[in-house]
Amino acid sequence: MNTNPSIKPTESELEILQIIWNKEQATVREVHEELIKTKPSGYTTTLKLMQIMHEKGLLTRDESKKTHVYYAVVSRNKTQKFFLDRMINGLFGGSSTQLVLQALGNQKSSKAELEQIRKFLDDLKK
Amino acid sequence: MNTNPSIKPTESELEILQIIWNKEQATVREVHEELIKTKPSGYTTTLKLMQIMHEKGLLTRDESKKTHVYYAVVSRNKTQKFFLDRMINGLFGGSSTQLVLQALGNQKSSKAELEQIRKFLDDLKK
DNA sequence: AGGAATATACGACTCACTTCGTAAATATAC
DNA sequence: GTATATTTACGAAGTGAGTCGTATATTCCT
Repeated sequence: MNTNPSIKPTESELEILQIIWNKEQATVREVHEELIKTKPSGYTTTLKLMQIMHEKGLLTRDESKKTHVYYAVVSRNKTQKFFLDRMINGLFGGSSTQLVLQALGNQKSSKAELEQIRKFLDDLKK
Repeated sequence: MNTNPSIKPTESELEILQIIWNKEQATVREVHEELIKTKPSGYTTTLKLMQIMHEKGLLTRDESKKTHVYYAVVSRNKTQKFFLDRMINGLFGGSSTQLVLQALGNQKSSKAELEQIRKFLDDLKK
């Protein structure tokens, strides 16, 4: 097992993390049932993925029962921040503003959401 | 050569695209000189990468001279949008607002930039 | 207790990305 | 014009992600 939990998750690993983040904890079977709702794959594939994530230190697990229970080591927030920074630096020339403008322009946000952002800006002002 | 230019660029391909976007056009040598400022690599590595990008349809090139000149096929904007959408859906539960708030919170923006965002919000209101 | 179902472990295969060495073609310099 | 340098082309090796099959262990059911 790797001791450094700050490894960049891959595409597939992210999908699994999503599920575990939402459920707080999950067995391989539970994760797999969620996964196949969107994409077909074999059970042992999911198992292997999660074993590797465990080796990498992305997940911990309770092995006291036969059916292991997995937990996320990295938080959703930290992971979001990690990828956001990478994207800002890699694709937006280091300007988070540029990214924000693109994001606001691309997808429609509700009135309430826009107000939320505005309020956030007001708070930042201080 | 692939006819579909909407292929997801890899990490290395993105670095090369950055450089070409900034210069409008570039030779392998020019790209390579830029690349090695941040990461060591061999010339033929850069060459091969760009040849593959050409095959994939990410780049076009002028072969009339011995030294080929490469151009980006995909625009910076389209690529930003592509990765942004992927990130919003994959890591932020489809909420661009969540992403915006994270982005604003993470990295410091200047006063002018915050004003720019505010103005953008005002325009959206209408 | 014995058979069926379920879970883990492990190895192997494919595929794409990345890297680089070498050879051949082309331009440059003296 | 011949040697040197630069460029392209091509092939091959290394790596990691993702996929799955099979074997083994554990639990459950009647």
